[in-house]
Amino acid sequence: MEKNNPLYKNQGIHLISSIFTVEDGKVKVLLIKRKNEPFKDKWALVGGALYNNEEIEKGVKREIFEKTGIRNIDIYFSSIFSKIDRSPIMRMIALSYVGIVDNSKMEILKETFKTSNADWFTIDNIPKLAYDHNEIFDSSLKKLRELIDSTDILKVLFSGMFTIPELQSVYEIIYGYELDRRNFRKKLILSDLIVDTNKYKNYKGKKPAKLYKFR
Amino acid sequence: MEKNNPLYKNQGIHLISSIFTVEDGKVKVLLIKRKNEPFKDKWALVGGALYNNEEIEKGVKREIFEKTGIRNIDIYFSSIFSKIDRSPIMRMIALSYVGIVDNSKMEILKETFKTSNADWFTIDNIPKLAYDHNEIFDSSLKKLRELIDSTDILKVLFSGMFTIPELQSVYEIIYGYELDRRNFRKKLILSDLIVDTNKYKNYKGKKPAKLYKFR
DNA sequence: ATTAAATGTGTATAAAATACACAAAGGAGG
DNA sequence: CCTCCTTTGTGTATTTTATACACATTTAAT
Repeated sequence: MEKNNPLYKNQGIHLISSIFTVEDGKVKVLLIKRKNEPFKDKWALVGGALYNNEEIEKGVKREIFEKTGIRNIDIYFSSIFSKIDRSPIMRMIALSYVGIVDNSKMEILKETFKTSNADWFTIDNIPKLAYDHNEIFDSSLKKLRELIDSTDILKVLFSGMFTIPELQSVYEIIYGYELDRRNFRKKLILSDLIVDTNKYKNYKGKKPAKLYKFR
Repeated sequence: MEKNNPLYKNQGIHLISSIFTVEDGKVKVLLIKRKNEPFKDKWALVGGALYNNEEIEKGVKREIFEKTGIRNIDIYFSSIFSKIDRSPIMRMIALSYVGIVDNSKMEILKETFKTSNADWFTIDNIPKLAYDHNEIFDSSLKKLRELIDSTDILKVLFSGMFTIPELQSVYEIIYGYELDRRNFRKKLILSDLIVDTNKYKNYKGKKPAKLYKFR
């Protein structure tokens, strides 16, 4: 029955990832400039179509690796997009994912990206994207807000040392509002998630900040 | 490119709903006995395949209506299933949904079901199901636990009058553990979500219980 | 009248979230 | 060297929320 029903033939599944990182205190997302039609030369989120012989999470990671060289990325399901004409070629639904990348790998990735057409964009400065990717990005950013409290994506985003104000700033960017400095610090330290490294980060003209790392 | 790539041709999308209701203080799910191969005569969750010309939520509701006669149902996305051989006919991924049905419609539905092969099963007594539907059901039951606090599904499940112990019992079934009677009542009344109807429900040999309704 | 089973009620404690102000460190500039 | 500016670092009081806990009341059955 399924095989012969023309009502659901030639459907495909896009796997679209919003890959986030933090650099210089800014939350950034990875975009790729398309080399082919449709939407040639437009910026787009990372993704492609699921293959028949692979499960979805494997497909998401395969696409990320093929398009960016990134391996072993943490991914989280975000949302579904199914407008009938969201792809101009054939019926494609999209499953969107959030990916989180270790900031310590940023330099390596930047070298890789020079030879491809990929770049990091701060999240308040996203260009017009291919397909419905602006809509997908918006929903993934909302998802990121939920993930920050329910998962340990912060451990990935801050894999090295960090100051508490740096961490707070990222929280504030992702939440979209400001937090009380004393309460933020208190909660974080009482949570027992971070360790004092006894090192300091020096700013120009400001009091040095203690460096912490995740336990 | 998309159209000609054999790697993702002939994929289809199952839309599978776990439809819950509460009857006689029990949480129940709706199952349908399949009339056709594959899995002929097996019980299954409600669902079918997405059509090319419809969006996903519309497809979920269409399948529910076609298979059960239920209209205007509240649905919530639950999870994705993509094992390669989950359907024996062709590559089908499944998107699973939770549906909630007003208990006041139970009698009407039961009449409808007499002519088809559908029935309500208490959630601790689910038979072996077609496809991977047991796995899908388990994950939807987990999802139900999240939905009970973050949405107003209780208003749908208890569209008429109810006693506080009745409501508590459903919480306990869905949560899987017991709650303190006084604290439950206090929180519910302070929440201002329910209204005292000044009526009572009589049990045999027990103190009558006050009937409330949602505001 | 007694018993069994379930409802209905209040207070005390613990835990978590929120509000809030001032001193200290370092660099810039006179 | 002194002052100014910016940012870090710190403690306590209050409010809100969650948790723990025991006994009287109502009805039907015997």
